Amino acid sequence: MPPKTAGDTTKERILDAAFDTLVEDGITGASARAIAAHGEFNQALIFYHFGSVRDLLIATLERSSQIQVERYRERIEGITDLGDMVHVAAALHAEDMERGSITMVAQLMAGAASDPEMGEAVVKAFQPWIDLVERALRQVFAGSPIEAFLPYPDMAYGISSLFLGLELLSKLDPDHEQEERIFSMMNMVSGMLENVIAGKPLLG
Amino acid sequence: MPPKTAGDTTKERILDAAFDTLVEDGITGASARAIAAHGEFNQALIFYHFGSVRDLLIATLERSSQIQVERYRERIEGITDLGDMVHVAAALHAEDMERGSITMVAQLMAGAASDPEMGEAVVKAFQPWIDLVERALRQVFAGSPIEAFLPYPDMAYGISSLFLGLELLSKLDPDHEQEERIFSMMNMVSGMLENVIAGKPLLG
DNA sequence: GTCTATACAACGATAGAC
DNA sequence: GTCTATCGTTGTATAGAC
Repeated sequence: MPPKTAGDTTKERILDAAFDTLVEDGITGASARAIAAHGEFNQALIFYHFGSVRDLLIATLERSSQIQVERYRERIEGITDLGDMVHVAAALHAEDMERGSITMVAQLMAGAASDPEMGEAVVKAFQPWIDLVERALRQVFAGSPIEAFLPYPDMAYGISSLFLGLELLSKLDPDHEQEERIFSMMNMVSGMLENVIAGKPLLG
Repeated sequence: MPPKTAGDTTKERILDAAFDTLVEDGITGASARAIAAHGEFNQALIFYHFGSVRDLLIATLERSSQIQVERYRERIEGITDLGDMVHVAAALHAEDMERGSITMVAQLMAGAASDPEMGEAVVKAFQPWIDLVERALRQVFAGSPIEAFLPYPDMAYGISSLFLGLELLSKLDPDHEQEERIFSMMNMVSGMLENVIAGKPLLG
């Protein structure tokens, strides 16, 4: 399920096919031939429209990241309660497991190990995700007594890493059973945190 | 820097070369030819000793995981203070960024997207890492008032994911500057947590 | 802009000499 | 057990017809 906007033009068909291939078969399976077969178009079109496979993958990453970050940003808008935010984060993570936008990022990150130019592109495309998390954190802790003491950028970097690893790991878990438990745990932690911030005892 | 035990036999030389190649060039760069060039031996030896490239990579994963988990387990032995544990975790993460054992796991996880058999092997090899984290958590919270209420397996799964993502992401950060800030943040959090557990106010 | 055909490199893997 | 040589496949990429 690619980030469908209007897969009308050929360029968009190619981008969608590249996205699907990347999510389903990973970076090692994302060859020009495989992508073309996936989208049922001619292999040569990739090189005509994007110059090289790598440039196509980078374009796919940039498009998908932009669309998805904007999408997720809308979803967290106005949420100021920590528990609610965890709830939304869980929902977004579950959706993303289906859609695959983070999976794609993880795959390209792995692929960037042998390709510095790709590495640069991935770093650049991932920054908006980190910024999104930072925005969520600031919303949630606004007005809290510890608001001014929190290292938001570092927290955002850490939480982004968590989701990245979670998605990489969850893909291997055939019956995504661990994920739900992760979020029920995060729920518990957020509850405890809210207690503590409010000056109440840890449990209760 | 592979997990050197005694790289004497040919099989071990091949395993070391596969490890190095995987860490330096990632899954997309880990071809039979590249591995052979890296270890300065004949390409055909890989197939004689391991049958296929994939089976070599799986053998590399299994060996490295066993050695490194045991190594790290020794390092966390006897640590019961949360702050100390964070300190050790930071040191181990820094070491691992040099050595690459988690990087290798992340790379094979990415590669497993197009290879279910590889996926199975990776899941199996990663479990000891999760168990290691769980052990660390139980040590640290033993005797604490919240000891009985913590979902250790879920926490271990989450923290393992965090390190996985952190290593994937940090590899792209040319001047590993973010990592240190992550751990100073974790230090802060562990300090706050210790306060709270002890019934003291959050900051202080 | 899209197709067929093809060049050429790198890949996994094997045969057979040593 | 290790080497050279090689086969067949798949990869990226291009030329040229349409």
